[in-house]
Amino acid sequence: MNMQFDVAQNGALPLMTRPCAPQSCDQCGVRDRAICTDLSDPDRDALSRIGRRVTLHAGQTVMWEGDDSMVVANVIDGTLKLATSTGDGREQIVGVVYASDFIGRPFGARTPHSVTALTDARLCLFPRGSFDAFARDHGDLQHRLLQRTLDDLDRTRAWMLLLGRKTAREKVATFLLDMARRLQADQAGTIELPLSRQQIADILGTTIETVSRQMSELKRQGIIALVGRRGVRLVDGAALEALAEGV
Amino acid sequence: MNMQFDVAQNGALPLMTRPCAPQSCDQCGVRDRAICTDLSDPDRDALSRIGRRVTLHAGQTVMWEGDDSMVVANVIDGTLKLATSTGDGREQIVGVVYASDFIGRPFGARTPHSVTALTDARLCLFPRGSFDAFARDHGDLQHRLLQRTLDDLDRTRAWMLLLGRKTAREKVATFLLDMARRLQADQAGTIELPLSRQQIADILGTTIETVSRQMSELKRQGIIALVGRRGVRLVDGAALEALAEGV
DNA sequence: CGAGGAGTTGATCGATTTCAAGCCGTGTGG
DNA sequence: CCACACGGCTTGAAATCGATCAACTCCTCG
Repeated sequence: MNMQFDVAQNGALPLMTRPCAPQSCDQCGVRDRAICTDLSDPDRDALSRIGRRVTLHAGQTVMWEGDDSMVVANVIDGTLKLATSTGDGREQIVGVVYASDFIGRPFGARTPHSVTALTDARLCLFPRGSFDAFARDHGDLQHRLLQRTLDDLDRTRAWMLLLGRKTAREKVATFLLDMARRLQADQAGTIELPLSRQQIADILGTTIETVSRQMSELKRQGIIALVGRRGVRLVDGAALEALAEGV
Repeated sequence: MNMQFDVAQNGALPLMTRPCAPQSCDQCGVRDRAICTDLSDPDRDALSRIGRRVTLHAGQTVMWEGDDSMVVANVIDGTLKLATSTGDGREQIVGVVYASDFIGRPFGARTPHSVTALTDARLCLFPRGSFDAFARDHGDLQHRLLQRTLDDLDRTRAWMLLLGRKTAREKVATFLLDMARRLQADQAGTIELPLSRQQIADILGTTIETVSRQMSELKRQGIIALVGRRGVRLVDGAALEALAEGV
């Protein structure tokens, strides 16, 4: 098991103090995909005034497991991980979020997992109380949040099958396909993983060595090709699909 | 891994054809806990008219993984499991639901997991389309559904840590504490598990033999006592808590 | 009271973890 | 511009936990 402690790479998070250039929703890159999409212009302005734009560096943690739920946010840009740990430091990544996703625990007192930037990232951050109040008054926002939460739950439950019942080979195959779906591959079919081997292991509930071995074996079989440290080309997608479900 | 195929114990489910004695919400046992709680009397009546009361026998499956999402329901009484399987029949239970819980996939085309009664059960069943429409018009209902879905997601993510990172011992200890929390123990501290060893194994992502061995070992250490097949007395709760988190 | 399914226990096997080098490529400093 | 050092990754060998295979026991229900 992973006994490596991911020491937070920041002390007091400068989120609260750093003044951010105010920016309108008009130029927002996730304007048409985030949960605020359907809001009327005045409503979106009102929500925008509640929130602040915030920049994170790779490795920074925005929320810690068990902390009071103080903020929620839209991800404007970048990739972040959601994780929980056992008392002795074994970590399980319980979600990876991308641009336009929503993070934090609305309508609840505790943040049940930590949120850490994997790449540099930008957030549109809201104090939870204000967001909750706003959402209560805006059924369409709440509806989109519900939709998203239901989708998250479906995805999370599907992942439980992987964690509980799949072999290492199946786990890695499933992971690669899942990543290919989210980060759409370039013309050559190559994806650039936003995760280290350790983080992949923490997603799959296995070890770094096992991930590495399975990747090497898939390469040996000509099913994938490895391009540098983080690049993977899915050569034989059908074979991967077959492996992902136990044959 | 569990290669045992759980053959559905029913052919065509007689849900749709069996006429149920109409029953008002007044006598409903979960009236003050289900998602419909906060509705005004006329609203609740309107919702009630959309739904039907349905009785299930232990072993009956209400929804199958991958099927079109046709119905959603409140659980009035009984215990049900939510499960997914790999192509070759390995099963992972992704949730256990009790009286007052909500089942099914609103606002989505597919049911992502099967729902099967573990005990005899009673449901308050709604056609999905009608329920969705009703929920859209009733922000308070939608809010409760959101609350519940967020809680489910938190619980599910916590379970990922168990599946991905905990040892067999820790899994069983965590499971017993979780069950004790839900089924509040009687005066002697004894709980009656609503699950067979196989089902426990399917929840914990392990095998029946491992569950049995870990239970026996906990008994030998005087941490629990086994009472018949399904009874467990938590003798030393603190020790269990310690085991549940890796020491 | 007896049968059969559920659960327990034992023995063995094997996949994955753990421990231990070694490699590679990336960035830095001479 | 090249050497080198560090971190991330790969690979190998040994150890281990849990799975599998196989009896056997014990409830529970007819």
